[in-house]
Order: sequence, then C-alpha cells, then structure tokens
Amino acid sequence: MPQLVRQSGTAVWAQIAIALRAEIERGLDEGDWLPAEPELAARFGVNRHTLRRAVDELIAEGLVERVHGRGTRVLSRGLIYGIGRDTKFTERLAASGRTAQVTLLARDEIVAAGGVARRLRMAEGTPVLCLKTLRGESDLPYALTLHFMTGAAAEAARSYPGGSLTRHLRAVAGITLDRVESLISTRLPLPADALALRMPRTQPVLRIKGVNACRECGVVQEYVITQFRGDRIQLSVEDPEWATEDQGPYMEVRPQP
Amino acid sequence: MPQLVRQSGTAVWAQIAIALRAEIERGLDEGDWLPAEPELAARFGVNRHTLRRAVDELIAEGLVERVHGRGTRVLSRGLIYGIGRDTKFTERLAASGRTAQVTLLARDEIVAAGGVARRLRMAEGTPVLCLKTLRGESDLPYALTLHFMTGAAAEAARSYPGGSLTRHLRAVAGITLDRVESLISTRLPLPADALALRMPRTQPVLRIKGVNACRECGVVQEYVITQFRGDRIQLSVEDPEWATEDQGPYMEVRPQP
DNA sequence: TTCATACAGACGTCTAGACGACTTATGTGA
DNA sequence: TCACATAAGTCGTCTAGACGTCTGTATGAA
Repeated sequence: MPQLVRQSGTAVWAQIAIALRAEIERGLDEGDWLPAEPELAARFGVNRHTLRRAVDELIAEGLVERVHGRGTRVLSRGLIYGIGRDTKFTERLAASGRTAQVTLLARDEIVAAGGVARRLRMAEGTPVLCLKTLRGESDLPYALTLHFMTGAAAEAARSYPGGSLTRHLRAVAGITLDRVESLISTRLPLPADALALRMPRTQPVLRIKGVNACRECGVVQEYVITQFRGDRIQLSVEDPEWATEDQGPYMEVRPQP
Repeated sequence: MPQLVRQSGTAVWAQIAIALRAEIERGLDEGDWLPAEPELAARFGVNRHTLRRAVDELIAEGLVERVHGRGTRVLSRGLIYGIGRDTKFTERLAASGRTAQVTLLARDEIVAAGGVARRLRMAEGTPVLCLKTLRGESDLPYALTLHFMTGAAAEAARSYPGGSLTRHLRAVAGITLDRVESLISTRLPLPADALALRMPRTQPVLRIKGVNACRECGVVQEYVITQFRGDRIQLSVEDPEWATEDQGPYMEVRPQP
C-alpha cells in the first residue's frame, strides 16, 4: 500500500479518511478489523493523532466503530425496515435469514399523559403498562423501544418474558396488533439511549412513533416509540423489496456555472 | 472562575464539557462568543488540545459552533431543539397557509448508474436530467433535494426556472408525478449540504429517497433524494392528522428493580 | 484441568510546541 | 476620505511523546 501523496488545500486527515473509506468499501467486510492505529499511521506516514482524526470521520459516518482495547471494526451496512401494517420485528428479521433477539429492559405501570394518552385514545391519568425493549441481532443492538399498552395487549404483556412480543401476544391472548399510524423523525440520542444502543452520541437515531390496533377488535392497544440506530437501519415505506444497498455519500452534482 | 477540580474516572475533557455547558446555559445567549481557546485552556488549567476536545463535545450536541478565524459561538436553542413541523412534503406547506420557496441550485445532464438507474428502471449509462433544489420558507432552508428525471418529466424540467416543480410539470407537459415508493434513513449531513441547509454538521438530516411515477402514463420518471433538516421536520406515514407537537426527550421509564 | 496472574497490544487521554489559514481591526499612504 | 497593506487574534492542523485503561492471551501455580 503506497504512502499518501499529500495534496495541499485538503487536510491530511481528510485525505486519509477518503483513502480508508475506499479501502474499507473495496476490501473489508462487516465485522472485519482495521489494522491498528500505529500501523495505519506508519503506512500513511503520519502521526497517530492525525490518523485518529481520519478515523473519527469514518466513525461519524457510521462506517466503523472503535472498541477500546481491541481495535476498530467495520460496521454493518444496515438493515431495511419496512413500515407497514405488520409489526412483527422478530419474524421479519427471521424471514430474511437473520436472528433477532429481544431483551426486556424494564416493565412499569404508569399513567398516560399528553402524547401517550392521545395516541392511545384514552383520558389522561388512565393507567397503562410500559415496556422497554432492546432489539438486535447477535449482540448488535438495532433498536430501543418503549411500548405503552392497554387493554388485552397490556394484560398479556404483563407476563412477557422477552423474545418475540408478537408471538407472546398471540399465544397468551390470541391477539395480533396492526400498525395504524407511524410518525418518523430523527435526532441525536439521549446519552442513556446511545449507551443502550452502543452507538456514539453523535450518530442520529431514527425515531418512529407508531400506533398499533388489535386486529381482532380494532381497538388501539399499543403506542410504541422505537429508536433505531441511524447507521444500521433504513425505513422503507410501501414496498420494502426494492430497497437495496446503496449508502454512503450520495451522488454529488456539480453546480452549473 | 475557579480552576477545574479534576475527578479521576472521568476524562478531563468531559468534565470541562460539563462545566462549559453549564456556564453557557446559565450565562450566555444565542450568538454570544465563548472566550478564545487559549484563554479557556488557561482558565481550566489544561492544554489547548484538551480544551478543544471538550468543545468538540458541545459542537456534537449542537450547542455551539466554531467559526474559523473568529471564535466559538453559542447557537440558537430554538433551532436545535425546535419543534419539527408536521409536513409530508413541500406542497403541504402551502396548504397550511405558508409560503414555500424553491430555488434551483443546479441543473445537469448525467448518466444513470447504480441506484439511480435501478430506481428509474433503466439501463446504466442512460442519460438522465439531474436537478438540485433547495426548499425553504422565508429564507429558512429546510430541505435539499436531488431530482433524477427521465422521459417527459425531464423534458419539461429542462425549462424549469425554480418555484413549484409540480406546477411547472403540469403547465409545460401536462403531467403529474405520484410517489410510488419511499425509503427513509437518517445521517449526519455532508459538509456542503449542512452549509446549504445552514445547519450544524452535527445535527442529523432525514433522507428520503422517493420514486415518482407519471400519473397519466404510469411510468417511473423521477427519482428524488431529499434531505430534510432533522430539527425542523417530522415525517408522517398514513395519517398526518394526528402528528402533534410532542418532542423533546421522550418519556423516561425507570427500570424495575 | 482450572484458575489467577502477567503481559502484550490496542485504543484513550493529556501535554507541548509549531505553523497555517482565516477574520478583523488598525494604520498608512495616496 | 478611501483603499490597501499590515498586524494581531482566532481557530485548524500536524507532529512528538508519555502514560492510562481495557482486552485477550499466554503462563504458571494449585
């Protein structure tokens, strides 16, 4: 691998970032480790600090992540998540040959207020069950979800031990939830959420607020707020099939003179 | 201002970031300049590099921004934590009594490749028209869009001068485009895009890739990549009506013991 | 075999100094 | 008065070195 030919006008770290990005996209797979910082610094003929500045950039793009004491690892290119009627996260992933884990982080009884009450079509002060779950695959968290549940769904969720929530609700109460409405926004995560998702605080999350109704009785029984890691998830509306790989800085257009 | 009392277990830069954040929130207004880096470094009794690392953190939070040659400035709070307006796409603005401006930034002929060719259902190498537009309201940009067009839409867009693209296409070619598919993701903006949107690089954008087909003939004629300022926009799927104000750190749940 | 320890290697942080690039204010000359 | 050159101040980048913290592995003792 040749040394970098420095161009004036562009910071060295920026040139190294470009070189590294190309190298990663060409030759490295998800999960691969980059060479160690001292080695890369030597290869590019720069100080380790300068190299770190370049890697900082790739981290900011969500391309790689640093793991203290181990190294720098190439991240997954991401997952396409379709927004539609169907709310089955685990089964959807399984269908695409991936194994999803759902971990129950917290279960709590609260009273509905503001947005929660409105979305669940109930009076403020009504008690609702609140679950907090973490979804991911093979130890890589994708999403952090807050579930506000009422009615039969809440009853059934009181015994939910983790794993597929869809399956549990079906098994225990014989109900299925369908997505009625979704609202999508983005933001930087709260520190605690970034920690749970094991992502840098500087990477945005996609936040989907969804209202789910019971298919059998038609009553709204769940309001979910899901935060997806922005660097691992894309949301597809309508037709998930066509969603493909393309990522990275999108095509640039030269302005007309 | 007292020197920092260093606590072991927390990086010095993190402690300085906390101190600075408190100081800014207590005593500084939007637009105020922070003391210069050497001065702050001296005040906290650390090297300038360490101080910069702390300021990097505040920048990542969107609290301040650095201006080369001038200093570090406190950003507008409203801009960062401002309430996103529910707006599906631009035309909805007019419906709600607001005036949206569309500025044509660039027009270019390119050849379709990769994702563009696939979304437009055409062979790679086929020429397409590419427009870059900036949408906003009264000088506040909120979306940057790249349009890849073909067929009659492209023909009509060659004379597009800015303003409502929908109206232009209808007037010139008598066609209307309908959204067929959407793919939503989030990311931090490219520097150039952040500049165009006049937002900090550290605030995420919502990126929507959309495929539009001609209503009259049913043929896909446009592929758009729109980047919305994440702090000004929420996307609604299905039922926009229920989208409301609630924002801010979403409800926190205390973990069960 | 099992467990605890030591060690090497990786990233994390901090310091120190130098110089470049950009902005603004100042002062000088026409 | 105006235009321009200059200087000072600010952030931006790069180098160099040191040491801390964390992880995985190898080693040795029980």
